[in-house]
Amino acid sequence: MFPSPSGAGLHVGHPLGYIASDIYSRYKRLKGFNVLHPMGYDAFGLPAEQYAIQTGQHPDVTTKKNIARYREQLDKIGFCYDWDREIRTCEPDYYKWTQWAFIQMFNHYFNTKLQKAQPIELLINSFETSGTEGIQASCTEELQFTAPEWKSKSEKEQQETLLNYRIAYLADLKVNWCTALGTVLANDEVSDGLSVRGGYPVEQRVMRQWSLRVSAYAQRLLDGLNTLEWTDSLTETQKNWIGRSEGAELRFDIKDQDYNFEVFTTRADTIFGVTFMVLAPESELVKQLTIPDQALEVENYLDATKKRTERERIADRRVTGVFSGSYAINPVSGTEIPVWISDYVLAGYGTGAIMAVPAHDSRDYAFAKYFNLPIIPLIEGCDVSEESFDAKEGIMMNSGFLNGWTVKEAIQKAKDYIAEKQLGRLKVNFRLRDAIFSRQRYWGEPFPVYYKDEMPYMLDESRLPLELPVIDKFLPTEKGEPPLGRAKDWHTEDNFPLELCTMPGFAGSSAYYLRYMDPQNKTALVSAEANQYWRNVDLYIGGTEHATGHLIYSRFWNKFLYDLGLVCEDEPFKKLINQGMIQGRSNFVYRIKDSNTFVSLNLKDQYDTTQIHVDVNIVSNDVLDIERFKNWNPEYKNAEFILEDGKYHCGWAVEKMSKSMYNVVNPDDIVEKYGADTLRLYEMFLGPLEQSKPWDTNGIDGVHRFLKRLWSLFYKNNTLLVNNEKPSAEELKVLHKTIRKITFDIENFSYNTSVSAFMICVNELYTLKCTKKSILEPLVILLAPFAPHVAEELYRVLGNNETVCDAAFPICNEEYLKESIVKYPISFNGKVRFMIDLPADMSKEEVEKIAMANDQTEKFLEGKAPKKIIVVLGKIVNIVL
RNA sequence: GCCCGGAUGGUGGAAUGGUAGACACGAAGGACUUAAAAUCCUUUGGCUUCACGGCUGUGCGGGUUCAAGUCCCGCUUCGGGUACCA
Repeated sequence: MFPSPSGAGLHVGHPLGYIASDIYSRYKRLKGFNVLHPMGYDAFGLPAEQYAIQTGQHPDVTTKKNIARYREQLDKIGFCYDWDREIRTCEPDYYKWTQWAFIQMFNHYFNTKLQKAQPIELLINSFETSGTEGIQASCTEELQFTAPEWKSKSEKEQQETLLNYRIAYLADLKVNWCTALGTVLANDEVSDGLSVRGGYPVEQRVMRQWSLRVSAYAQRLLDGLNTLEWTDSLTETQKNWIGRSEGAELRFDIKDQDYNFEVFTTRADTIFGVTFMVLAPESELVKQLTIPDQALEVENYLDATKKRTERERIADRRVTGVFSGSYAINPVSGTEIPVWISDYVLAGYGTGAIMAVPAHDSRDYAFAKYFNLPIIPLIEGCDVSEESFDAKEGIMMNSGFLNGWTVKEAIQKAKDYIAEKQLGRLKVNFRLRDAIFSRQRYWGEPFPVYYKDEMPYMLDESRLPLELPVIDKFLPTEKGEPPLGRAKDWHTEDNFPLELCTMPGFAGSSAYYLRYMDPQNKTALVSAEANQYWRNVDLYIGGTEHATGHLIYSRFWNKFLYDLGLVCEDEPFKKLINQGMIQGRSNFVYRIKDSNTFVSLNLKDQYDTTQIHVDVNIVSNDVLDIERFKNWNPEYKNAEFILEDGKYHCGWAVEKMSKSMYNVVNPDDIVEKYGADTLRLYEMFLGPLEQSKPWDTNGIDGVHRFLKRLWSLFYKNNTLLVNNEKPSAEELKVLHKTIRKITFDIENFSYNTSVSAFMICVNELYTLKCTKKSILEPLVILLAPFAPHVAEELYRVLGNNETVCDAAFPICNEEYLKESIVKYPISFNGKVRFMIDLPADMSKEEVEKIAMANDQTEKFLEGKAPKKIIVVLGKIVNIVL
């Protein structure tokens, strides 16, 4: 577990996953495993810094305060964390290793043939002997130079060239710039053109920024998903985010110019239907292909596009574009096709240029309709008069040598043709982008980087950690530099300036699980011994919000360390469970307009009312505590009420849990009122772990009663009832049935049904008036992972001097569960009519015979002869009429 | 638009293709109590019947099966992810 400690503290939704993993940890320990169950804090990041800007307090101070508050709240719930392993990303001892990993990434490149990271020296050697000839390296831009050319480059030029290949690299990139936050953001930190944190507008800007070459690992990140025990929806989300698509890169010549450019397409089969080409406005080709006559119009278009933010472009789907004046030549059919410029083509994907096939692509279709460009249908029988036909099915027509083939066959034929005639090359494209790694902020890891002649160099590892400097204000400098620009002496001993940006939030959270294995290690992130012992995370419980961020970065980071031989597992998280979100359940009161009179829920329709949120903590089972309501807000001091049966019933709705909805429930309050065990059990009892559900404190009495009833098996009027009598067969059956159910449920993370099983067990033992130690002791051990406090107490009461945590988990003995009698439901045409008790070992034939001979059978046969009789041994009898 | 995941009483939910609604909340009635709280007991999907019982019922429409909440096909609807990815 690795939460970001916020100032608001924990609400009742946060501990859900923690409780689930605590139960599993305690269970595994009882089963004899050495369990690593740690807790730490993802403590760097924007919220702490925003708060610091507002209050002037150092983020380190508020972060420490928040962590202390979290710890206090966590301790109340009774987690079995190994606090000796606690880590915090903002501690120099920890972020030393974040900086260290960055240095390694700078010093490596990705070999595409071996599909792994290799030292950059190997690449330099290649350059020295044969230039770029035959190198297979992931890069920002395809470069070509010879060995002599390389050698003739200056130091600065060589360094600049190497950045093109390094896994951690500095480059001029189009980045997501958020003015309000004053920083760039990674793709997963932007949604709908707004920052995920804060919801501020984000615009595209070209800036020189640090990036991690995550895209190099795209194929491995995709392949690795097959080896993981993750949910289908999560692997699906990652697959989409990685976005692998197979296609071809096709070369188009320009008419009357000695120039050509490439486009990427997955539909090579539609080459005969290309009626225009489109360039992204940001594409470098625009300058090249715009003819003088069109220059003014193109310029105007580019200006207009630049002014629109990403968000405006998304919100407004108007078709826009401008003709460049140039014509491309279709490499297969030889036709001349106009080249347009439009912002529906993205510069960042493929080559930033497309071949448009309006008949079979809805975006191209919209564009063609708007600008009156020709639409050529290529599939027999398709109707493109109203919309494009995007499906990859049907028989080809209007397509020369592809005519008569199915689309799937035609795609392959066209690709073969392209490869054979060398019109382009087959290519796999990924949607996954490199991760922008610079943040123009203070509260993050400083880069271990200094600049010499404007080129970045890494600090020597012996200089790590490079600690965050003290600054006077957490704002950009007057010159617009990041906050670190305010630091005094922010340079090396040789006076080279240090990097002013800091690392993003995901830097520190990408390898934290490795540090848990060996948290005090001074010489390595994790020792080989510790890593080989613990390997990777067996069970990871977290929310789906990490699907495209943290869970991609961590996997990338881990794979990189794996390539370097520093960790022994290729994937960091073996099994992953997404706990559902706990939503808020809000309550409402209804005020009659222009009055201070409130009317109960079912009478509100008789009046003209306004719905007002009311604090859920002064409502119980949707009934308002009127006295507390009056004191809740001075405005309601003299409020009057129209009641139903003497009560004020509130309305309710499921909403986000937030302060403004007055529906936040604090775990501390629940613990105060009912105890930690009740909170733990109730959180689990609410429903399946993976499912989202509203928090509704109604119902918590049920689990609390269960605990009291359990207690009553041990004590009556403070007198201990437990004895050493021999258990009856029935009592043993109740116990072992429960052992079997609980074991199965824990292994399957079905904790809500475990709680029911405990209730059933205690109810049955209560009915049997069972006070026998031989039954109650295993039950207490069984319950210990769920309700550790009461279990510990009762375990001691039973005469044990050791902690219940060191007990052995009970094992189900099937012998006690064998039934001698089976209740057979007798059904007619699938409808159950009556039951008969029969010996469990009775044969099919005998069961059938007795069922048919039964008095009641005759009645339900209605004089007919049965067509068929189905006997499922131990289950059911069905008589078909 | 595309991709996932849901839909079961008044509520949260349970059910390896085999008695739908376990368990719990709430509600109603009762016991104990001067009273309340706590505790205990009974009832509680709907319709129908004095009753025994009967009919009906897992979002909707089809299908497979001796048997479907569960499997298949087609919809409706709610949540989540993603969004000009060529």
